[in-house]
Amino acid sequence: MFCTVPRNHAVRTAQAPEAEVWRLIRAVSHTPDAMAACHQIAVDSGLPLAPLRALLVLPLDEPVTMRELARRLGCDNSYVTSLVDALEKRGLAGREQHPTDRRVKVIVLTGQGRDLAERAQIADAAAPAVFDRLTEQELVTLRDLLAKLLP
Amino acid sequence: MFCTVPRNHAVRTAQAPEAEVWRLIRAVSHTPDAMAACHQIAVDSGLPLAPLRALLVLPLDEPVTMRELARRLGCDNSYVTSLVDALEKRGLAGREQHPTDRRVKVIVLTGQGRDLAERAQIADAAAPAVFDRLTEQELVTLRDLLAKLLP
DNA sequence: TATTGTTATACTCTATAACTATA
DNA sequence: TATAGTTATAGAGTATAACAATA
Repeated sequence: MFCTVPRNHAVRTAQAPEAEVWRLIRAVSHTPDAMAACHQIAVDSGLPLAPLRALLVLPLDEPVTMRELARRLGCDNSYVTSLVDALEKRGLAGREQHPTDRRVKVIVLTGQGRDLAERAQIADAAAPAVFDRLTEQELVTLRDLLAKLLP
Repeated sequence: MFCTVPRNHAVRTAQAPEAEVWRLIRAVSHTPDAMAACHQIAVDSGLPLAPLRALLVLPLDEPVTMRELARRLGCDNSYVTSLVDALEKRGLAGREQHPTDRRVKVIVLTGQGRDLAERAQIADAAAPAVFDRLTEQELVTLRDLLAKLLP
């Protein structure tokens, strides 16, 4: 056996207050509303989700190397090749030589690519409508509590 | 154009308090810690993540139809076939005829399948260690605020 | 005629390994 | 020798359409 959690622990864990909070956090972050905006952009633009996610982490005004994009996405270098291929095929980005190191290529957004990236980044960062239910004070409280959970 | 969000809205949105809370919620729910336990179970058991996720939504003691599993996973019926195939191949579940409707098949966990499902469900529900940083009172406050964001 | 599940097929996402060009 | 990117390939995840059996 590879797990030493004792039997009948499930119910206790689920009732523990932090487990309940954890459940709520995941429920909120998976609200259908949550990813709807980006999915809509993917559908409207005809761009698959993976290259669209690349646009989400690409800075709008400063070109970035292939390797840096791989780092930001936490994926393999070879995969970035296919992501940028997809962007290039649709006229959203291009590759340019690095000025000093000729092994390196930098990804440059086209005007169209920049526009789409900006829209996607805005849509992605926007909070779902349910957040209107909280007062300004409640939002501050929530923010401070959540901040304690991060490094 | 398919998006009417005005230019230069990005910064305002990102600074809006609810956008900040939204960012934090997603950051917390994506802590590496979060899915680590389930991933470990997947690696240890040799079961790919997709069928393991099926085990997460399968009730431990009450059999469920193929269709109902598709509903719970929010996926197509045909895909459930391959998920249950994967479970069956590893001796974790079997198919049985529905007693009254012979079109329907019910998924029955084996003893081994039930054990694995229980361990996976416990691991999945457990809050990451960072939650220890909050007091009992803070957890209650957090719970109540988050609950307001759900229907 | 409508519904349950299966099969065949195809597309997206992603990694590994081998390779090329450059450093 | 090490690093950046590409190519070839393969496997996981998932959907669509056509189909068989049953209702």
